[in-house]
Amino acid sequence: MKGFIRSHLCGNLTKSNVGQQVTLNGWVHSVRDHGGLIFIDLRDISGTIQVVFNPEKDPKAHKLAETFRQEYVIGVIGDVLARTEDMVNPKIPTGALEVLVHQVKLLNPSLTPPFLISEEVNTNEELRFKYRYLDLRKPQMQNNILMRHKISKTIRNFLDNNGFIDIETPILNKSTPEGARDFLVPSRINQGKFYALPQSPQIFKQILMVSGFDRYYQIARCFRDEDLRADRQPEFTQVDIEMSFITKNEILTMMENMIATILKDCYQIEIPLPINRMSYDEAMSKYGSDRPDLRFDLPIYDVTSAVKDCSFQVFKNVIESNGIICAINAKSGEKLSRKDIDDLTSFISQYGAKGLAWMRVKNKKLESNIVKFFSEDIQNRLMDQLKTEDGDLLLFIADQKQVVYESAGNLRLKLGDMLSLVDREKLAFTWVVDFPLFTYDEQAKRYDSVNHPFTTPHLDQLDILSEEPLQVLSETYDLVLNGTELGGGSIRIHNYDIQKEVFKLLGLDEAQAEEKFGFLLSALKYGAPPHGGIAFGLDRVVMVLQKMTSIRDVIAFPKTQRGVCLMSGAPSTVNEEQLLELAIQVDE
RNA sequence: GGGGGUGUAGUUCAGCUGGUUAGAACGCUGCCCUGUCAAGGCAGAGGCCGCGGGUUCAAGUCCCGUCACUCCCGCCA
Repeated sequence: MKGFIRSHLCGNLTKSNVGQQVTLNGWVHSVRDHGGLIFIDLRDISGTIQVVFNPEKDPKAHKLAETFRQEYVIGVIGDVLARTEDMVNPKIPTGALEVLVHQVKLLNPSLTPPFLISEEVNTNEELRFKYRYLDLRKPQMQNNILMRHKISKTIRNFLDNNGFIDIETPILNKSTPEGARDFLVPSRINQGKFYALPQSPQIFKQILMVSGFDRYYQIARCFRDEDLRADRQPEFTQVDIEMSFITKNEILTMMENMIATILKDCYQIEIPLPINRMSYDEAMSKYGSDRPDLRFDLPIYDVTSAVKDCSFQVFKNVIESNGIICAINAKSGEKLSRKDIDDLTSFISQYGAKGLAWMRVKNKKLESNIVKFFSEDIQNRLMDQLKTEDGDLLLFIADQKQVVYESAGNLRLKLGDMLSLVDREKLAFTWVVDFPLFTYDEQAKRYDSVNHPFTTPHLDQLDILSEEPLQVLSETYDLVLNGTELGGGSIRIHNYDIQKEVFKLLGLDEAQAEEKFGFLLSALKYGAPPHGGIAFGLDRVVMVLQKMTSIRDVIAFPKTQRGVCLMSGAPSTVNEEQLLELAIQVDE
């Protein structure tokens, strides 16, 4: 490095540097060797700049530059020149400048990389993960990681400005069998016992409210040993937030201000506030999802009453068994072929739907192999309710409510994609509120929390909590952006008796509740303040804002779908002594 | 645990109803080239067609198994 300590970053050079001598360090992004002149795009964290080697200016530097290959690390000393008008490269920010080199040093050569460090070709993820250090050199990946940093910095600043205190909570925790599968860590000092990695700091942040910290936040790593998805990794990051002496409205307002600040500071986008709120009930019945993608309309219509007198046996049977019939009007769906409809049918079958009925709208009339089972009166009512126009395609799903919502919701997304209804530039936010407190688990014959067991029921429904728990709504809220749940939270139970009652409905008797959550129950008895909070999935926030389709692209070192790190090789076997110390035996 | 997709040169891909020497582009190597910017021109090297079995006169292609990556269902309070 001697004599080549950098004075500037490549991408930061501007017109104001013209005429100056600069020292740059970086990677050789591309070489254009004209035999005489050699042009090299030199890349560092800030971007690229063209550096020029002219044999007439310095034959020694030019000679060395002839040996440079992609990804060599070099240092150059040269003069910043303004390019003449006809030589400006409008594709890069520094395209009006170049550096004429008069001294150069090879700092480190490189093997030929296994793939190009450019965005032009998508490389197979297997190779990208194996050479993640090279993958992360790609400008898009660097931008993702950089924006992730900016977003979390903005969040920290915002929360700090609003009186939130960053407090760390334990990574080594007690395992609780509820919820996701725990990652376990064996205890050497207490052989045969295990810690669990946190699924979220939920209980600790509530305890911190009892301790009087008033406003807490943590950008916390969380762990869940479940199967992976494009938006799910075994370890992920939550922006974990909790506030005391607070109402739902205050939290929502605070959080939408935080989101608006992120968009303003990191993306220079102003979003209108307040963010629209939608009940869980509306989200499910209209969009078939608790995280509706509102970038396009295409609502689901319940046509059960319109078709109740038809003679179509499939519909009649469903109505008799208390199911419902929903329809989607695929606007201008005439471009969908029979094969497309067949594909959609098998698509929704994975959500449990048994079939997909369809009708085309032509000359203000319905056409299909089943219209004969629908009287003219019913057909008119359908066309009226679904606001049909010629060229529309009506798609019907009949089944039990849950199945219909889930299939129709996913069908809606699929159609939005097939009919190109999604505006990729749009940011469609909504709060989804008033989730039910419980669902009923038919198999286990007990109630389950929809959110978690510490969520408070609507206080004006306390009188029916014990008798009609399924009717009770909770003080919950999820923030949804473009069909992705960015985060969710609730007002918590701060009253010992209500918490005990909820545990009871969940099938935990007093002894079990005491064993699992005794410390929380106990804390509630010592003056717990009313409190509530929320947690955002930072990975998902960054993914959606960066317009990525996988959180792997916003995590520096992610794992594959089988939970493997292809770079380091984790997980791996361990040696016999390690196991002996832990008193652990591995079955072959 | 289940369903779908992919696996061919360093990379991204093509390779038809099985057929003789498996192609292209980029990258790589060498030569030419003083204004390119994904530089250009010429020449060249580079393949256990993921792996293992099977069918066949003949398999990249068909069948069975297996592995890896990926999307989804289950799972994720």
